[in-house]
Amino acid sequence: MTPLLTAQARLERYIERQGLKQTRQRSVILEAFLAAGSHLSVEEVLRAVQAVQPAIGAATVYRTLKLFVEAGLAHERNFGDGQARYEAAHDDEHHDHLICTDCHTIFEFEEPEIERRQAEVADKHGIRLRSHRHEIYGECVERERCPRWPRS
Amino acid sequence: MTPLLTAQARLERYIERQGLKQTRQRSVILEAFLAAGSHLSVEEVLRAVQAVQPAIGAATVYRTLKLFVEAGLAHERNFGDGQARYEAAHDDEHHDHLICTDCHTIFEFEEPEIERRQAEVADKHGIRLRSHRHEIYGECVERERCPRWPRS
DNA sequence: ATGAATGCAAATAGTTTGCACCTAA
DNA sequence: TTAGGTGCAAACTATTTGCATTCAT
Repeated sequence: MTPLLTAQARLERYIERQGLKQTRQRSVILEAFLAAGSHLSVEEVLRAVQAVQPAIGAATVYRTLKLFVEAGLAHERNFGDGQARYEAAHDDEHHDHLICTDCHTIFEFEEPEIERRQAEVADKHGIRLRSHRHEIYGECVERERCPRWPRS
Repeated sequence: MTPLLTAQARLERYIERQGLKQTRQRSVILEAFLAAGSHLSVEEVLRAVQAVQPAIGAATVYRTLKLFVEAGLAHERNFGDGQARYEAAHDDEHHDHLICTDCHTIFEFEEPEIERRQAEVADKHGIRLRSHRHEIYGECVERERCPRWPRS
């Protein structure tokens, strides 16, 4: 389960291969990003980053998160609330999402049969499958267990 | 296959029930929206509308498309290009989307087994399924058939 | 008459970009 | 030394909102 290379090492490798430069900001942002949780908005990452290095600006965080995606270290998600969310990539693992529209809890799921049918569909339409997005929206059945259901 | 009520009639019924008002704009926008195609951006709808009634403003189109969604006449889609797209609702029909990332062609698909598994997943997590989004991205296998593959 | 709808312009939110300065290689 | 990176502020894009005016009921 332990990756062959740490995320920091994978970032370094990518940066080197692309002829880019290693910077303090990039490593700080990666560390904060990995530590802060999952499905984070840019704003959330920015907050975590600035807790450590207040001088790091929002533009850098935007640029760096995109770099992480290119480097295969993160995935960008869009759950329809108008802001991008980022999630650390765990190699070889794939999952889709289930979102409670009341409390915004995000569950992850994996359903090989769905993946298989999906591949068939792409095939049938003459499309080379590159990626997909599959999200299920609903509400927690037991509201008592749902931490943030609407108050009113 | 012919709906029991025309879209215009369904809109009128919704407007009446909600105590809203019938306006020339709403009926013009609905007509243009239905005639102009599918998976249209607001800008595209606006163009179609203004071809008929140049005085109708963008804000009205935004507001009216949301009204159509509330009335069950349209679906809002988000294919990750940062702008909402609208599609006429055909009652009782449901489909998901397959998008060519080169030519932006949008195919529709329906896969009951996927729907079924999806319902199971929601169940398993204690979520009452309300809606979902399932999109498959890839490129046309035969570029010659793909009307807009990148030139460079 | 009166409350809703419209059209405009201004405001917003998230994100991107231009540019002068900084820094890793 | 010198390309690439950073931080700030300004620009951008899609969308929403405030408000005076118009219109359906």
